Amino acid sequence: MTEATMRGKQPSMADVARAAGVSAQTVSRTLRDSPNVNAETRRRVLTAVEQLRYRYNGAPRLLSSGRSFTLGLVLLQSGGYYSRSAVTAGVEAAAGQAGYSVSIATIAELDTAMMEKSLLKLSDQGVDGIIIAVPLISVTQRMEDITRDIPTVTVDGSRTTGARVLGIDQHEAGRMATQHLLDSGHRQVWHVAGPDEWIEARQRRQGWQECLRAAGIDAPPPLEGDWSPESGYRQGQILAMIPEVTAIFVASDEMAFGVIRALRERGRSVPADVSIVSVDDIELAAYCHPPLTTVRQDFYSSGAAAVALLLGTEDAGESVAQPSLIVRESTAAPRSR
Amino acid sequence: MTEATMRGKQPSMADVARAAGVSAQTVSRTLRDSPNVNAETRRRVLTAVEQLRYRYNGAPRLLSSGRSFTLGLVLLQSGGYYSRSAVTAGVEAAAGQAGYSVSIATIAELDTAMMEKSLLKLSDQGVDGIIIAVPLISVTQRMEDITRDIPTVTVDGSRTTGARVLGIDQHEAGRMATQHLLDSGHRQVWHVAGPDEWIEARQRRQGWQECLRAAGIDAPPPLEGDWSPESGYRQGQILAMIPEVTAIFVASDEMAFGVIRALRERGRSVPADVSIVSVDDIELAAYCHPPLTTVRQDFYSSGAAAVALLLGTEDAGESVAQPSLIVRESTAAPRSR
DNA sequence: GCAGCCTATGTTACCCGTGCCATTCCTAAC
DNA sequence: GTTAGGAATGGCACGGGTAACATAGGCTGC
Repeated sequence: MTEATMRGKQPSMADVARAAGVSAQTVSRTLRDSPNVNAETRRRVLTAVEQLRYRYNGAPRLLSSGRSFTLGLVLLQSGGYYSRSAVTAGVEAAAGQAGYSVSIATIAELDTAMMEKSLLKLSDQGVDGIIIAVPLISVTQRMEDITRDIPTVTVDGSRTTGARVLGIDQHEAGRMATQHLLDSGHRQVWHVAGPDEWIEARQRRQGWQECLRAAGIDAPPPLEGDWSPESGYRQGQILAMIPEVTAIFVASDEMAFGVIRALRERGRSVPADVSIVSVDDIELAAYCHPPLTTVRQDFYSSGAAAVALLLGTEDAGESVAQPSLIVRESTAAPRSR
Repeated sequence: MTEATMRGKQPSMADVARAAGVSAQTVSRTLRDSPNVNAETRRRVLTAVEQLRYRYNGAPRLLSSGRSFTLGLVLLQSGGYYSRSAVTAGVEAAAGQAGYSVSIATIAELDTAMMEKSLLKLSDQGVDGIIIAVPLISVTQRMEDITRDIPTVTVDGSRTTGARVLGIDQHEAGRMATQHLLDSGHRQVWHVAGPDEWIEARQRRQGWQECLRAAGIDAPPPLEGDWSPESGYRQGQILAMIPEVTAIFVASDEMAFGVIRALRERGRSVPADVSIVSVDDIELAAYCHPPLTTVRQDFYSSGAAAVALLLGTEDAGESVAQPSLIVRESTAAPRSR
């Protein structure tokens, strides 16, 4: 770290106060739009701020009030690019609205030690709240401690004692996708699930299973991917070898890309031979070939809702956004045999 | 904000000191692994830390050092999901390595006022450095002021007086893509560019133009998208109507998805009728139909390099990663007429 | 004309980890 | 035995914004 990285000696409120001929307190009040400041005084202060290039320093406030007006966001480094971006944007927008800034902590992979380190890091930073957008595979004592001390919301649905939970109704997403395939005339629906550590993945799988059971169908064993298109491709290669597969519910759009590619390479066309429904409705879902029938999730709103829940803006209640089915061209009636 | 959002009264070093029967200073030394601490004293202190569940508080250090150990990252809210995620991950990883945390500021659209607001917000937070991952369409006085006071790196290549610049060689990316199409036997290469405000887009376009000029070909007028697949689709519709178009260089994978869709809908097949080369190599590029021939960019490394540049870890020098051409199936020789 | 209140501003203390210096005790060297 | 040096520890001030309290005018109402 070179000295160029230092902020140098920045002017303090006291400096501004001196320049404006008032007390530091008045400067503080002016900058925070406190009501009881004379218009003329305010003008003088703002002029001084301008001249000295004063910049606010949040550390003292954190020190004395314990509030940093910063929220921490825990993300996974790889996979699910679209959803991650959208959640981040939603969080940042809602936080900004409320005067909070957002500090991110990415973890390279789902690993308890890394998770703990991230939470610790955010805790050390003094964040006022934490939004966890990855599943908690296992919760350590220290994690419990942190989430008890700092308000926490998990977006994925996993929980600690302290954390509140918010999630899109993944159950319903799985049900809708499966039902659509059954409605199209398919007798059986296969499933490429997400990693079982993710509650989202588990719920989608359960939705699929229950929908099939309700229709009196024995669910085939689900295959499991890791959200990546590559994992979808691998599972797709397996499914392509099973002649009776005519309909697949894939737990994410990105995996669906891989599944479709594998099917195509084995000469099975989508949707003529096999119908596919996935989940997310990423931007590219409408532009690939064939355009994906998929269950849309509003990640942006989820992110915003998480912040609202954290800040108590929302009157709590695990507010759950409803997913909606977007029918495009990856589904069709099964070929009559 | 409810009182539940407070961190509550956390134990301080003084509390630990009292419990261990030593001074706060000794606690501080113990926790920082200072050499001159008796083994027995250390043990007592650590026991007290454990018992009181003491957690370190960074605020006072920030207060006295004037450093926040936080870097600001400016992102665009929409579009380029993959690249944005990857840059973010790279930045966060490198920053974390160096003991810094990352605070994000997203702007909804490329707009000078929003840009200024974001920088101001980061400045108010007291970040030690700023990484700007969007183009600076116009630089205001205040933006100049901020980037002079706070070390800044732009990842896209735009500059202010203060900011240092880092970028992948986009020129070369454009050249490589175009040359590949010429090498495949095409006589002319069309171009769907990114928004002209983005230096990346401009450089890719220039690389394309120069490559054509070097081959003695008059470049056709470029079409312009906004990075979204939807904009690629619109431009693709136009290109699909021009019979002599046999090769298109598209400035991003996501737009290429749209272009291909439009071509297909008009009955023009890729790559049999039209060859496509794009830029980025997003994860899905290998799994769509046809798999995209594209120029790979290492966004993660760019993000990491930006941090290195900011922190002076790197010996400056606008370090530039070289792009590489990934040949897949969206390119072929032109159909002989 | 004075209590009562409101507005505008100033003063003081506090938050807590750490740099700096002081202090104590001990050992080694002369 | 005395001094020098080192190890272990304590005391104190500092950083800068802000809550809480104090103060000084000015205005209303009876």
